[in-house]
Amino acid sequence: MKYSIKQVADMSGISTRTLRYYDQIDLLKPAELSDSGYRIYGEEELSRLQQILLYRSLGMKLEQIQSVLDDPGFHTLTALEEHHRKLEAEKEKLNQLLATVRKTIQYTKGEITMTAEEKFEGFKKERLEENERLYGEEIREKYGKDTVEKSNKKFMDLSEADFQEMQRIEDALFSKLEHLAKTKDLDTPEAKEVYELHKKWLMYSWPNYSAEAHKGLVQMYLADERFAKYYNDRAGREVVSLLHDAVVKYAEE
Amino acid sequence: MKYSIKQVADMSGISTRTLRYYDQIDLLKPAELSDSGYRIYGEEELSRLQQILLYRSLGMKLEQIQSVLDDPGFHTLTALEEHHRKLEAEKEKLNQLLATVRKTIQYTKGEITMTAEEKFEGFKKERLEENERLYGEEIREKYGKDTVEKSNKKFMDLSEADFQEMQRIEDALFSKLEHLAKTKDLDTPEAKEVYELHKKWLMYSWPNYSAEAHKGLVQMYLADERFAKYYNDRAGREVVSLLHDAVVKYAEE
DNA sequence: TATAGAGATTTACGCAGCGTAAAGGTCAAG
DNA sequence: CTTGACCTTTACGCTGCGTAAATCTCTATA
Repeated sequence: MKYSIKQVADMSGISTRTLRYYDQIDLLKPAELSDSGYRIYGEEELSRLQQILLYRSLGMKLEQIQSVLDDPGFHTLTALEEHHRKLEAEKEKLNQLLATVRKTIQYTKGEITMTAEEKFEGFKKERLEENERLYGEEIREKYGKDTVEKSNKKFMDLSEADFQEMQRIEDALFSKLEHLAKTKDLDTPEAKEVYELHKKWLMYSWPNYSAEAHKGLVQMYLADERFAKYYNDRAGREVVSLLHDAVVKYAEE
Repeated sequence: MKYSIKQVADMSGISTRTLRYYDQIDLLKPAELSDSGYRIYGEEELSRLQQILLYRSLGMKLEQIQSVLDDPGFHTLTALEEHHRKLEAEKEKLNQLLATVRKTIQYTKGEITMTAEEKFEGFKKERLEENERLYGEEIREKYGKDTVEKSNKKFMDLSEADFQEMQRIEDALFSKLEHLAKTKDLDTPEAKEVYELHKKWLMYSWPNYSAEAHKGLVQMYLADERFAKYYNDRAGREVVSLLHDAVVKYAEE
């Protein structure tokens, strides 16, 4: 049976452009050309296309597919196994990339908290402005190398499980804050849990936790609208003052 | 301090071409142009480039990096977290792809054994030629639908752990065959292990194992040089007759 | 001052696997 | 004959550069 290029495209779900491209690169030649130059495909071409699409769906490059199809037999297995190894390597690379992204996320968040911490370790107030302008990188290198390295060390030791746990703590924290926003009652177990969750979260980033630093941090959250925006946007309502008040109340007990 | 494009390229490890491209797309503009049109970079540009390279190393697209850098603040976190989600989705897709490739590998190997099995379930000898020509797909659909479906079912139920186990069995089998090739003594525990390993391997693919079919399979290995080639190439020496003899000897005991 | 080598510029084409579209020819039904 | 669907080739675009040609600029040295 003979098929036009449109019929093949409709049957296979790929475009006529793709079929012309495959003809161009000799991956799938039509059975014949009509007198007017139209491409005519047969059953054998359909069968070959089926195999092409299978391997393509596995992520094989067209050039590789061509090699496989033009040298049938056990080379198919070899090619598939080689392809499998490539995918395993790609997976490993992706895992490493994911770990790096997670660490960068935490690093950035840790940077926010570290900015506050550095403030309490002697940064001059006038430096805060420059810190804000440059978003911290150059400043940290100049003024907080020891702290940065300690924090980096702890940060870099974070495992994937730690990361997930931090995410969960953060989710729980925002959930509690939302609930607390309804009563605004600090004399509840819930308010204390807000403090405890925030403390628990911080301890993943800070080399040394202290109640003093904790209170200073939430104070800074209040004073700097950039931080306030982040937390309030995340919660969908005003929660920073609640967080501040809960920490101030419970951090000394 | 002022730097030429070469100096920046040397310091950063990227090409001058890349720097010109970044200039072209407004990702990293030079601080100024000299009278002769040379690009001159400053410290601020170096700092920005550092950030670009960080995010690039995370796999972010340049357009996204530009958005992040041109809108600092908490959008950085949002972008990183969004990027993290993308990578997680990509990982999931890759895992599925890997599973599919593994299944295809096993399917192809199972096809080889199924060709032999189908022969024993009534295929006409003259059909073998056509099977070989088309590599089996159309033939199986016509003549072995029940068997195919049963085999497919069992095949598709293979887990990743099963796949790894099959790989290990196959490795062990070839290792034994290589040792056996030195003595060619079938009256050894090693020869029996060859039989047992091959049987164990087959049972992952065959819905119903039988000694009769096993013997027929290795007979076919001998008769068809395509199979012989696969096994002998894999082992790096002639092992098919050994495999055949070991199976024939032990499959009835 | 002239020369040579290093480095600068812009322009252009290529890569993988197509999508989109223009310009013009072909086929089949009404 | 007309019209609409389909065919062809040619061309440009996408992402992020690598490679290279043609030509200008800078600096050190003889």
